[in-house]
Amino acid sequence: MKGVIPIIAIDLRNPKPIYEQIKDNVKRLIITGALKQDEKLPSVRELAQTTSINPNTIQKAYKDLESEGFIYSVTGRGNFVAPSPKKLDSKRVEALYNTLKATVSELSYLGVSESDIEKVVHNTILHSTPQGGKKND
Amino acid sequence: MKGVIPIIAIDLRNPKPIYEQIKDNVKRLIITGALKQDEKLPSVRELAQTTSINPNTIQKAYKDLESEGFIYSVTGRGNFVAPSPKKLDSKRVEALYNTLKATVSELSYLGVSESDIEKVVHNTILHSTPQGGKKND
Amino acid sequence: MKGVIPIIAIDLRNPKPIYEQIKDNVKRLIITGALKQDEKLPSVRELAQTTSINPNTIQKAYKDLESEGFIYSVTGRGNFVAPSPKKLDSKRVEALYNTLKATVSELSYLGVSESDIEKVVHNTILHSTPQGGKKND
Amino acid sequence: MKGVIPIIAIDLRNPKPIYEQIKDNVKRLIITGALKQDEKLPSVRELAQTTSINPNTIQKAYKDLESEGFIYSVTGRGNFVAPSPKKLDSKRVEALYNTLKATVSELSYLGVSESDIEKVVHNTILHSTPQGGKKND
DNA sequence: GTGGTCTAGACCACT
DNA sequence: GTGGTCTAGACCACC
Repeated sequence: MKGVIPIIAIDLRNPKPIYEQIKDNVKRLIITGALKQDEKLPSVRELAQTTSINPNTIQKAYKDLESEGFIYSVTGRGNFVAPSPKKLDSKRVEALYNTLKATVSELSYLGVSESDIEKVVHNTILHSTPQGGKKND
Repeated sequence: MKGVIPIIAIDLRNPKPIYEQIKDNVKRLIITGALKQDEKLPSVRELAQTTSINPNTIQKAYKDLESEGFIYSVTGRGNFVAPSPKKLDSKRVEALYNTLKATVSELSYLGVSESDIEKVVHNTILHSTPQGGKKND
Repeated sequence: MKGVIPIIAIDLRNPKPIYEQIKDNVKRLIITGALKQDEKLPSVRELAQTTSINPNTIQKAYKDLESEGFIYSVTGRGNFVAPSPKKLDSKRVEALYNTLKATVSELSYLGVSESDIEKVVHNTILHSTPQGGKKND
Repeated sequence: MKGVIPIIAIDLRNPKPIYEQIKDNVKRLIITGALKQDEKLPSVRELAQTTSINPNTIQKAYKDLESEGFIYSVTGRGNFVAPSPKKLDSKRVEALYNTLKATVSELSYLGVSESDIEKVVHNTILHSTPQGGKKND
């Protein structure tokens, strides 16, 4: 099995910008542990070819991911998975909490039971890699 | 005390389009029960004045809310809060589940504990009005 | 005097990327108070014309400034000066401290006296707008 | 104890080019006096091995340092620490002053107090070796 | 009109 | 070969 990126599914009909779809995909792979720390991502050009997306669009997604701390880039070598964060980024966490509240509220309003929601939350956390998996960076 | 909408906070700095911010606000008020079923919403013109937002933008928000089933409009009379949904809109629920998973994953990745996340979820549901007291049928 | 941006000097021979030169210029204008909070910056297209720089390059500079918290953008309206930060961004401060140390070390090595260096530091701070100038955001 | 360079820390994640990181490190060692005048630097080959960096990259760093006057090279013998500069390189000093101003301005803008900044400046100078004990002439 | 996204294609710096 | 920068030109969403 080569260093293939498992699942980067882009839907051009999706109104969400392509570079955000790429970001979401890569984030998911990192968070679920499908991509390990310091593992190499496909190069900008390579991913551009396999997805038929313009390299600049890939580049933008990668740069965003870098500034958000998910990956780091080494000129001349490629992009790599960054170590998971050590300190809480309170601004980011707060923003995510707001999204969480809005989502849960609406689910509840639509008639989904609390236990169903909590089940999904619990299972999701199980499949994440919360801070673990490494000792030194 | 007039039929004023309690809290419609628009932040122009927020990159989210204004009409979506309005939608989010109205949804929140309906979901939390601050706006009761069949209660009248402020008219487009009125809200436009109090918020200094372009009426077209308000109009678009209301139209969206109507097509999503949160409100209904009576020509010549105004817009009113719709009854809460009786059967699950599975597509919408699935979309919300996806958002939920992505949000929870990222929170977990950023180092937020499961118990903290579950606490927020629990409290959020408490302050919602799931189904407005009706049973599923 | 119109809403002209005072001094945006771009030197194409400078090896520093154009978008960084733009960023530096805008930062300087904001930090020195030449641009006040919520003041409108020239539009991407406008600045592109007056500087003969490609709009995408301006766009990139503005986006960077936004993600660094110096400006905020309102779709359909333009870019505006953000309020000065309330909380210390410890990562950014640490990075700046490192630059500061390296610069001061080298100046000292090159034979510049401590008092000369401290004079420059002092005068620079005088001409900045440390947190002041506004009460509410 | 061999003539090992004490601390050459290269961070591949750092977007700064490796050869510049090497330059910064060597400069720091010279400025702080960890490397004395006429002391021999590790050979290109040796440093390349211990750091797993491409020899060409080391070579470029050394060449730059030589042209900036920090080291001198003796064909067949190696590279050595140059004597500290006797007269001010006004162009270089001016460039450093500009960096200094920009850095201090931004620190101040971010809310760091003048006294904190001046403390760092003062301590940094203490740990430098201004002119290696020589007087200006 | 304003910013946001995307494509196409080019050149440079670094390794 | 890899990422970084820049240009040119296009289309869309928002207001």
